Amino acid sequence: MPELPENEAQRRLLERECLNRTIESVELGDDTSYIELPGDNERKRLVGRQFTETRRHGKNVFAGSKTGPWMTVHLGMTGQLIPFDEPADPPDYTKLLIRFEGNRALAFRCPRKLGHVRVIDDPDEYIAKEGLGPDALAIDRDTFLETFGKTKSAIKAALMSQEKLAGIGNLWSDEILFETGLNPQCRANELSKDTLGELYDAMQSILETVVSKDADYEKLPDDWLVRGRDEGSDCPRCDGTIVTAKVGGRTAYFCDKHQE
DNA sequence: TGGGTTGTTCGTAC
DNA sequence: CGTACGAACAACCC
Repeated sequence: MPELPENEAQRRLLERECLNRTIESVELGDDTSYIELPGDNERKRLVGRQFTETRRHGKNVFAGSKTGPWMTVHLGMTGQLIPFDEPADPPDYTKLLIRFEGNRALAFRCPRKLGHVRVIDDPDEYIAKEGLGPDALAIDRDTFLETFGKTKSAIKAALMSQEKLAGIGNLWSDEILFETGLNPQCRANELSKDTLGELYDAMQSILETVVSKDADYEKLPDDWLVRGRDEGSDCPRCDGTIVTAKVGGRTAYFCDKHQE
């Protein structure tokens, strides 16, 4: 589920389904060893309150109110927020269950336990403390050019670095570089200002498009990498082949021809 | 069976 | 300091 567009879709879901309802209980699910979830006292802080607004910064979703407290959710690799109406059972792998007035409930599902939920006082303070860079859809062009013009790491690793830019991960960094025709291994500071500008434009347009489709990949054009991101398959843009390489600790998928 | 995964963190090294 | 790498975390999928 987990990069900027997927998290934005989750934020919208919370906005639609879970706002302005008094929280009656916040309970832990089954098998909560290892995963970080709010403790007894933190969960109690939410009871009796309402979420009246939501926010998102990079891959972090927030729900809270002017006076706080706030809940912040990180989905990890396989986390999901699932609103539902009781008495239906919560989904498998529910790690946290919030019950609202009426019969509305919200499950935080996290099979691989790589996500977390925290209760915090203030999102801005939290974002600063976590050292997150500007959100990838909010960063302005000049800041982007400045940051990337002086980083020596591989461009893909730089795009995925949450301290530089919050919200891009393995999947969408591949798509952005595919669109721009850049090799994921090239050094960020060796790119011209014009090329970095093209990269910025591709990033904005790709993220906006995926957000506009609520991160439903079926609705994306057939010539996007994400639609056929398999090693050895034909490039949908040229007569190249999709190949892989390890970059920034992750597997990069790219075209061996139009991305050099 | 072994290897891979839309994520992060930590130790280590240069 | 900035950067790079492997391992770890956990469970599922092929």
